[in-house]
Amino acid sequence: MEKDIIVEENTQDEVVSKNFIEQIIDKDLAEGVYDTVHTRFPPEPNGYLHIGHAKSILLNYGLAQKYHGKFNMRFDDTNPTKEKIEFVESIKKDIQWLGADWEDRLFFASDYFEQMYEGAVKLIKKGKAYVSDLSAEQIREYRGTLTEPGKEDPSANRSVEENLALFEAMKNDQFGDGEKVLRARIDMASPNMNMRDPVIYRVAHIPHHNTGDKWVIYPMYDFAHPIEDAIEGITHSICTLEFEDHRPLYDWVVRELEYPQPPKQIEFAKLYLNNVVTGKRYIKKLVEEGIVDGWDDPRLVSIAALRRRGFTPESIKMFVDLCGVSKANSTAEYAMLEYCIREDLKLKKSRVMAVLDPIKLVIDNYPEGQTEMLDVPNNLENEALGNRQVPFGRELYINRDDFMEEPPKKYFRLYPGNEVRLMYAYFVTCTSFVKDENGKVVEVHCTYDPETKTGSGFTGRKVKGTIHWVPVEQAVKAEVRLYENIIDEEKGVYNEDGSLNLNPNSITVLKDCYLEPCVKGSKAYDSFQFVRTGFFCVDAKDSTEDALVFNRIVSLKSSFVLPKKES
RNA sequence: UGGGCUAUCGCCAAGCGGUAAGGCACAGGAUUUUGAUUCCUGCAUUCGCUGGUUCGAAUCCAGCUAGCCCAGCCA
Repeated sequence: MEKDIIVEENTQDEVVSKNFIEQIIDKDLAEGVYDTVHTRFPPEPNGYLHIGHAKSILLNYGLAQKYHGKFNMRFDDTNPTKEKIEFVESIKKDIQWLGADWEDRLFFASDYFEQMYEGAVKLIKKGKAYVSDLSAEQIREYRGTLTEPGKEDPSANRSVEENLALFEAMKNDQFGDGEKVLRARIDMASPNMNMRDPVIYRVAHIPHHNTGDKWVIYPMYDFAHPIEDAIEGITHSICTLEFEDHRPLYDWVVRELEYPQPPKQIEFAKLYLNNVVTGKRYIKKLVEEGIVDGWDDPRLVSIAALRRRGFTPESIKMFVDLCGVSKANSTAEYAMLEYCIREDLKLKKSRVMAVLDPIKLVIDNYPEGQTEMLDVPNNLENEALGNRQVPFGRELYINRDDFMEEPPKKYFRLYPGNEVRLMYAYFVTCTSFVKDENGKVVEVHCTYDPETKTGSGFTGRKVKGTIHWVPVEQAVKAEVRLYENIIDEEKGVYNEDGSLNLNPNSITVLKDCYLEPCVKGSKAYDSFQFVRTGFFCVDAKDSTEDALVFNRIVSLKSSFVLPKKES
């Protein structure tokens, strides 16, 4: 009895609502404010990138792609006191790994120092900037407070000529650090602190990683950034919320310098992750104290750490997309990131057997010395991954928690008298077990039923449990590192004194793990699903061909909780 | 209480005057050679609060409240 069902073939993808930035861009494009989209990611090379930066990178790159525009990579290196060349290298590597392609558009703010200098001169000539004699401390005093207006700088009324001469003298190394600054003349009484004659150039006698000692004056962010954007033809200059108050200044610079098609600054909320450490000083301390083994320790959330842990660029993109873009400050849960990596690896990776806490299983009725090769699919949900051969024999390793002498209710793994399936192999019934002098189970014995071999079509009876195993003789021994959050989630990230609430069990190193022979020869970053356990990745730092080391990327979800042991 | 911004489910987040999308998490159930996956099902009579406008408000207006940002010669 078949009904005629008219199925509306929904060729259209589900309606995905646009975020507020896309809405702004749509409007700009429709109104002809811009006829193209050009974005950029402008980090200062003063540290390593972390998951929060990934949002900005992927947002900017994604927007450029979506609107068939361009994406620039730009180092905002206007302050040589904080910047290092090693960071530009690590940042480039991380961005490339994430897949954001700047093509041939790799820029440095420092490449524009000449133009910025000219811009400053232009401002002086317009009477919109002056050289100040005030010390840093005096400038702070003159600035006023949040509730009181500032006072005019005594230098504010110098002539254009004098300002020009003084600014040139600044440039020509006539002054020491802090002796003179160039200030924009805007409004000392503005309720917006950024508009109270902001400093736009300062003197600093420090070699710059890019320009060496060519310059002794350096532009400030608020002056430099709009110029950088304008020079590069950026249309939408996307930054984080804390710069909202700077937008009037950004617009002021771009207006006073009379750029024909001024870029537009748009601010969005940063991505925060729950219970993670991102603070530089905290990570530095963890490294110094040897609690983590570097900025790329797999328990950290720097891009390098995530990469080493086994996260993929795809999973991070998925995560960032899932989090969305808005102006509301928010903190995402780590569970969302875990969902993304499981989702990404689920169909892509081979599912292999790995015994992390081994106990020997002997099949008493299996011929001694016999080995048979079993044909096993690499991923039951993705045939394209093909098959592999797994040796099977009389002696196997199984996981310690897959056997119990006295099982609780609803335990359907191995226990005396119970029959389970050895994955991809045979049904096996537990007959006995051996304890050592301490009462610890060291060996389990069973018998197998040859009729039940996988692929034989046996349907005689069913079994509730399936456990995985590894052949003793051919097993590959490896080290496996299990990670948990480095923060004690119960207590939150910080103690009252500001120190970190560390989880003492954030890493568990298992030295005697036995894996299927197929993992032999695995290289750094290779990853697998260890069946019934989780996703694991070859550690890029410590793994060698002869001594494999795996990191647990993420465990599999589990609704099974082993009841507490009665002693 | 000077200015700026934000407030919709435990966590994200759509919504843009026509009567609360979606995802994560969680909880049930089905299927299962991973206690996984997959598949169903459930999960905001209510949108920070209080008033107002309107036939109709999460959406408009007013007033509150709470949170975040700003007093670097950092970015």
